[in-house]
Amino acid sequence: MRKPVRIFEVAKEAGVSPGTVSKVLNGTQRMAAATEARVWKAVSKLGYQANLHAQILSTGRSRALGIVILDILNPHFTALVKGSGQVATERGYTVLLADAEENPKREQELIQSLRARTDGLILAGSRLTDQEIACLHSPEQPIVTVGRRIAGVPSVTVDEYTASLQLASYLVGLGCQRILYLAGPPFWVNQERERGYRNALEQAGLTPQVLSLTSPDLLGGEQASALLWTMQPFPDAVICYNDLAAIGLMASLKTLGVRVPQEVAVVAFGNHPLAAHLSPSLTHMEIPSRRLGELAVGLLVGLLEQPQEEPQPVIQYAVLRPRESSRIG
Amino acid sequence: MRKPVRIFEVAKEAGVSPGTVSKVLNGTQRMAAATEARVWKAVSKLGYQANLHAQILSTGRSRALGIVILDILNPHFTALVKGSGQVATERGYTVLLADAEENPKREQELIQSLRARTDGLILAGSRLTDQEIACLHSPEQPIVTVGRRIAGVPSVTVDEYTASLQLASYLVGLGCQRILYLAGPPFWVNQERERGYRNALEQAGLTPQVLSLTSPDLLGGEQASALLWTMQPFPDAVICYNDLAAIGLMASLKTLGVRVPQEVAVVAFGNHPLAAHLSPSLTHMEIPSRRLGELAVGLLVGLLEQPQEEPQPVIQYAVLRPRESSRIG
DNA sequence: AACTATTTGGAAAGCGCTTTCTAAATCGCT
DNA sequence: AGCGATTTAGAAAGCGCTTTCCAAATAGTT
Repeated sequence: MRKPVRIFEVAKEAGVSPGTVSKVLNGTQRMAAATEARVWKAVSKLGYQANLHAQILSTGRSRALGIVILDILNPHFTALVKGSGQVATERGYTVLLADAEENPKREQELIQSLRARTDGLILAGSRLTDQEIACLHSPEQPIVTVGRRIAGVPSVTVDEYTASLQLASYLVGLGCQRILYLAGPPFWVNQERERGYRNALEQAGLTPQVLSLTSPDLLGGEQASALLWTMQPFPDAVICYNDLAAIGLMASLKTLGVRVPQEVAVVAFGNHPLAAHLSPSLTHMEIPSRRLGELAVGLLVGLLEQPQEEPQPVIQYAVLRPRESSRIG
Repeated sequence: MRKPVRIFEVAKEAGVSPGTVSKVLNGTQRMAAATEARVWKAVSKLGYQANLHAQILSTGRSRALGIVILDILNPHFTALVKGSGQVATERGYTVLLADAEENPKREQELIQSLRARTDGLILAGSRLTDQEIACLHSPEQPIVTVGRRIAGVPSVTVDEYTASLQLASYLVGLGCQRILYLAGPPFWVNQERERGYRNALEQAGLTPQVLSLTSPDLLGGEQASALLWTMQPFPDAVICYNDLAAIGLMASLKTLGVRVPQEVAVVAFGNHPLAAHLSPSLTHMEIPSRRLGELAVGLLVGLLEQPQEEPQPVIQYAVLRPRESSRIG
């Protein structure tokens, strides 16, 4: 059991004071070249590694960022994490990740825990109230939300309204008459998507029809098929809140003997890596999840390093990827 | 900008010393009921939250666990994380997650970073050498590996050899004659799977044939189809290192006009959530990823709390899930 | 009532690093 | 050679909490 080396021992080895070692290591103050050399030599000889917590306690900064995601099984969030990691590394930060498991109580705990360990937090897919999130944000411990717009809180979002308008219009263009929207949880993203959907349908003179998913995942999609089944008349197109739900729905429809897209087209929002590999492959509005992660980190680091600047909300756009699940006529 | 409350101010408010507050909060030493009440009252009045880093610096323990996973886009690892989170919470630990992005250099950095922040680490799908990992393990900072058996390092693994033997035997039983194994990276898991595969084929009097995936993911699977294409004679079954590769392969075969399972059966190891939703649905040896995460945390916490005990390697078993991709004859 | 055992709570020494402040040493000029 | 300007490096005061040790107060016992 070798005890970790402390700065004191390095100082001794190099024949200088601990303060000097600290300054050399952090480049805080120039020292004579000879002194610096002795310090570096001692450091590598003893294999010195500064105690992180002492450092943080002393400086008040951890050079770590926290990300709390709604559900690690959802590819949207994992792609987002992928994007965040790279940018964070470039900017000299470590990313600490936590999975809220779609549970607000757990989310609160994780936020507390990560907050104590990091300089700032990214909330992707939060289930907290706007109030709760707004309270958390402060210049010293900034919060960046992804997929949620809250007054006073910096955010990175997709223009969901336009994306949804475009997706619904696409279906209208294909000649669909009875377009159903399978809604997700009642947060910002869903509100925007629903609004875009309704507007598109009204513009086309069609009647919006909204059903709520029991959950925004495979299971929710599977369960939705039961609801669809009872609908009279049967819809000729379904827009799903996310691609997980669409995949569940399509699987379930197949067992019910309903053919996609011949009897009903199925489209969704998302960027599931298998969307193109399914049969039928899935038409979706591609959400740039990875890019959202990159931008969120960029924004957060900006807030940490230029605290004075008022950040503008960052907005990205989704791209329509037509595939077989909407290949009609 | 409200400065966080310090223990000193709580002490003042309650009319006691900081040491007393600490003891009450941590239940380290019994105090008179009246005193405890005053302390609790002061704490909630001021909204006191102990500074984590001061605490860690002082006690030397962080009550956090680190998990480094190979690739957050791979469902095997995300399921594993899901399992770990719950158990960790039960045992009073926070999980800090990091994604190595299949990059050994990055993995090393993340390990260093997490090591400094946690009491112990779980390495799931490491790309480091046995040497490197063995060096990291110590009673004070234990390491638990998942999917890797290294002398002296506690581990949680699946009996991959038996799983592979069983999977290959299943194909033999179906009458397959030319069974190809698409190998993953040359680490423990793949070695065991390849060994099981070879043994099963030799027992059946068949000739093993192994090709290596360029990467153990969708892309690797897609690229493998090109290799298959040139094979003479064409295999009648392919065992893929993981289900991601199988999915990529099947998609690619479809575009080449090769029918699965009629012309070639495709099976894999894994527990991809969509395995049953694809068409054809994918036969695999189901790896209990989530359970591995639960067990790894259990093992690690055990090591932290009963340092004297010598841990036994934990072994789990895979389950065969026959589906359409091997529905022959 | 006297004396020992037990509670109760404070003082203070860390934990390991950073950073300010200052003194000593060196340098550049005239 | 002498003086101010600049380097160079150490001393020491934190950062905020825990924990050991010890004294005072209280309870228990004969």
